[in-house]
Amino acid sequence: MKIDSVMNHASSNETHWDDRHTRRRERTRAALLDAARQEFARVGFTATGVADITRAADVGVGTFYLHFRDKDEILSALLAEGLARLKDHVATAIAPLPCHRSLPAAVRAICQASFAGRDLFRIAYTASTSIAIIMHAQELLATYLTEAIQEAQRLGEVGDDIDPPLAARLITGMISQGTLWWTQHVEPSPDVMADQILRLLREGLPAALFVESDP
Amino acid sequence: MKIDSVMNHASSNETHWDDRHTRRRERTRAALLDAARQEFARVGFTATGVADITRAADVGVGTFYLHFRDKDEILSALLAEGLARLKDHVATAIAPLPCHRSLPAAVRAICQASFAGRDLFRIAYTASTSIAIIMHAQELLATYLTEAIQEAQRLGEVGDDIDPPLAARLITGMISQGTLWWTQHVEPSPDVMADQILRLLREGLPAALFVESDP
Amino acid sequence: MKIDSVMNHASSNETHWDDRHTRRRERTRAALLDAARQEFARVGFTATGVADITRAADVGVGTFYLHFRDKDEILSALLAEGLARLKDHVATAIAPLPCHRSLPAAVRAICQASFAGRDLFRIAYTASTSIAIIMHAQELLATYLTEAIQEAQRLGEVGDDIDPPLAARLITGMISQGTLWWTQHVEPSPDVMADQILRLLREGLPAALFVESDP
Amino acid sequence: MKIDSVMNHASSNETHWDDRHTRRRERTRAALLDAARQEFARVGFTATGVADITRAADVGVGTFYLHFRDKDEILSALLAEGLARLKDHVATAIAPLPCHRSLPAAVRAICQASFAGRDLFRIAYTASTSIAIIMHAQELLATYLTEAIQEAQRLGEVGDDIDPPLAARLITGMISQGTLWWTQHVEPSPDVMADQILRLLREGLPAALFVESDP
DNA sequence: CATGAATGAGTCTTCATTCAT
DNA sequence: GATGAATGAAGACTCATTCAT
Repeated sequence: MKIDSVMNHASSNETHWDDRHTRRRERTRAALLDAARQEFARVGFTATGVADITRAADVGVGTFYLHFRDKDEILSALLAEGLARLKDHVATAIAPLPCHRSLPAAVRAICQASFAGRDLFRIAYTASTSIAIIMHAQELLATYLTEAIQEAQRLGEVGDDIDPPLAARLITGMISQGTLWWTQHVEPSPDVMADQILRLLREGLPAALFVESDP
Repeated sequence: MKIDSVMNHASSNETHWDDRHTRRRERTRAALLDAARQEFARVGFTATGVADITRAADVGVGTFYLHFRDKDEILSALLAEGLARLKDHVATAIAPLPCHRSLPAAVRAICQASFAGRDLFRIAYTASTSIAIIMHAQELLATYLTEAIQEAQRLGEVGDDIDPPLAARLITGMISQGTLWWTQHVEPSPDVMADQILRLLREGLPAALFVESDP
Repeated sequence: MKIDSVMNHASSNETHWDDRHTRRRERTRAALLDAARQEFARVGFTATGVADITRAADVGVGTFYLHFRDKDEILSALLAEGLARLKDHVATAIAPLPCHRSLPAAVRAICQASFAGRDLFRIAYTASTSIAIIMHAQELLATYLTEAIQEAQRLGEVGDDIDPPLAARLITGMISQGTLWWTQHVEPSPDVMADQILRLLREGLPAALFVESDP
Repeated sequence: MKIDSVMNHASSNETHWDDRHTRRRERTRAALLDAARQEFARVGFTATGVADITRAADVGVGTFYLHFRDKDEILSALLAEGLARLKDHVATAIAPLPCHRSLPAAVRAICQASFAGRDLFRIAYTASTSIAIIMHAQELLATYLTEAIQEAQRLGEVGDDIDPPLAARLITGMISQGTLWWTQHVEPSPDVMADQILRLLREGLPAALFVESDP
C-alpha cells in the first residue's frame, strides 16, 4: 500500500505535468485558430499576415510555426474543423429519422450550420486554395441527398422518373447559393431560407412562366 | 487639286498612321487581357505576377502600365468585359420575346454564356477582390428574373401566391451553382444544365420526400 | 546607299541600345560580385546578409535576385570565376614550355595566383558549401602534375620508381597548405613559398632525421 | 564501530547519490557531445540546430543550456577535446624516443590520429568560426617539428643548411593536406599516407623534373 | 536538474511599380 | 510609346535562447 501510494503519487505527478503541458498547447492552438478565423474573415486570407494572427492571438510569431507548418495549414485546419462541425450538426439532426424522411430536417440543419459557419464560407471563397474544399463539401452533401432520394424510391414513395443525382445536385446548388449569399448578407435567416427551398422543391413554379411563345 | 492631293495624301497618311497606331495599341491591350485571362485561370490571380502576364503577351513589363493602372485594373477589365459579354448574350436571346415569355430562353442563354466564360468565374472565385462582382452579377440576374415574373403576374398568368424576388433568387442560386461547378468540371453541358433547372422549377419534387414523420 | 544608311542607322541604334543595357547589367553584376567578395572575406559567408552585399554594391536588395538565384549562387559564381582565373594564370605561365619542363614554372604560377586570390580561399574555407570546390581545385592540380611527371617518365628523365599520382598529391598538399596559411598571414611571399617547395621537393631532408632508433 | 558503520553508511549513501548524479550529468554531457559531433559532421555546423542535437541525444532542449553556454561552446568543447586526444596520441607515441629520433613515429601518429578524428576536421573546415583552431593545431605541430629538427642540428646530425621552421611548415602542410583529403575520402589509409610523406621528405623527387629549359 | 513551449530578432525572398534610355 | 533593369517595402519563415513548471 505504501508502494502503491508512492507510485500513484509519481504517476499522478507526471499526469498532471503532461496535462498542463498539453492543455497549454491546446489553448494556444485554439487561440491561433480563433484569431485566424477572425482575421481571415475580416480582411481575407491573402491580406492576413502571420504576424496579424499571432498579434490577435497574443503570442509570438514563432509560436505560430510550432502549431502549423505554414499559413496554408492553418487555413486547412480551420476549414476541416468547420466541415466536421457542419457534418456533426446535420448528422445529429437526422439521426433519429429514417433516411427517406430526413430531407426537410437535413435542409434545415444544413442551412442553420452554414449560416452559423458563414465566416468559414467567406474565408473559403476568398482563399484561392480552398475552392476545392467547397467542391468537396458539395460532393458530400450531394452524396447524402442522393441516398435519401434513392431510399424513397426503393420504398416506392418516389417515382422512377426522378433522377436522384440530378435532384441532389439541384438542392445542393440552392444551398450553396445560400452560403455565398450569407458571406455578404445576414438576411434571410437560415430557417426562412430553408422554408423557401423546401417550398420551391415541393411545388415548383407556375407552368405559365415556362411557355415559350404566345399561341 | 495638287493641294487637295497633297492634303489628302497627308491626311490619309496620318489616318493610316493613326489607324496603325491605334490598332497596334489595341492589339497589345488585347494580348495583355488574353494573357491575363489564361494565367489567372491557370494559377490564380494572386499567384500570377505582372511579369508572367507580359511574358505571355510578349511585351515589356513597363508596357503593362501603359494600358492598366495596376494589377487590379486588368482584373476588373477582364471581369467587366466578361459580364458585358454575358449580358449581351442574354439580351440578344430574349430581345424578340415579351418579358413574360422569356424565362426559358433566358435560363438557357445564361447557362450557355456562363459555361463559355467559365474561365472568368474561376478567376472571380479565386481573386479575393472579386467575390463582389459575382454578387453583382447575381444581383443583375435576380433583378431581371424578378421583373419577368412580376410581368407575368401583371398579366394574370402567375398567381399572387408567388413571391417574385424569392423565386428569382432561387433560380439565381441554381445557376450560380452551375458557374461554381463548371470551374472544376466540364459536365454537364450548359443545355443539359438549363433543361434540368427548368424542369425542376416547373415540376418540383414528389411530395413524399417532404413528409417529415411516418403516419 | 540611302537604304543602307537607314538600315545601318537603325541597326546601330538598336546595337547601341542593347549595348547600354547589357553593359549596365554587367556593371551591376560586377559590383555585386565585388561587394560579395569583400563582405564574405571580411566576416564570412554565413555572417554576410544579402542586404550587406547590396548595400556595399550600392544597389537595391531586389537587384541581387535579378542576377543571382540566391546567396549560394553568388558564392559559386565567385569561386568559379576565381578558379577560372587561377587556371588561366597557370596556363599562360606554362604555355611556352614542354610539359616535362613546366614543373617549376607551374609551382611558381600557382603560388602567385593562390596568393593573389587568397580572399577566395578564405571564403571557400569558411563556407560549408564550398569545401567541395577546394577538393575540385586540388583534383585539377593533381591531374596536371600527374601528367607532367608521367611525361618526364616517358622521356626517360624520371625513373619508374616514382609514382606520379602520389608525387602529384604531395605537391598539391604543400600548395594547399599555402592557400590555407595565406588566409591568415601574408608571409611568406608566394615566390619564397614556391622556392621552398621546389627546394624540398628536389632535395628532401637529411637522412638523419629519419633514423628511428639509436644504434 | 556502530558509529563508524552508521557514518560510513551515511557517507557511502551520499557518495552513491553524488556518484550517480555526477555520472548521470556526465552521461548527458557525453551524449550531447556525441550527438553534436555526428550532426555537425553530417550536415555542417550552421545547418545543425540545437534542437537537432538534443533530439539525437534524447534530452530536452533546455538541458543543452545546462551543459553549454551556447552552440559555439559545444563546438569549442568538441574541437578542444579532439585536439587534446590528438596531442595525447602523439605524445604517447614519441614519449620513449629522444626528440631527434621521433620524426617518423610522430608523423605516423599524427596521421593515425588525424584519420581517426577526421569527423572533427570536417567539422572544423565547415564551421566558419573554427578555421582558427586548425591554424592553431598547425602551429602546435610546426612548433614540435621545429624543435625536433633543431635538436638534431644541435647533435650535429642535421646540417645548418636546413631551416627548421621552414622544414616544419612543409611537413605540416603535407599532413594538413591529409586532414582535408580525409574529410571526403577514406583512402589512402593513414599508414600509407605517413609512408608517402616520409619517403618524399627523405628522398625528394628526381632532379630532371626541376630543369626549367632544354639544353 | 530536466523539460519543451514560447519568444522575436533576424534573414531570405518576392513582386508591384517606377523610370532612365 | 516601348523597354526591362532597378527598387525596397512587405511578408514568410527560422532558430538560438529563455523560463515557468
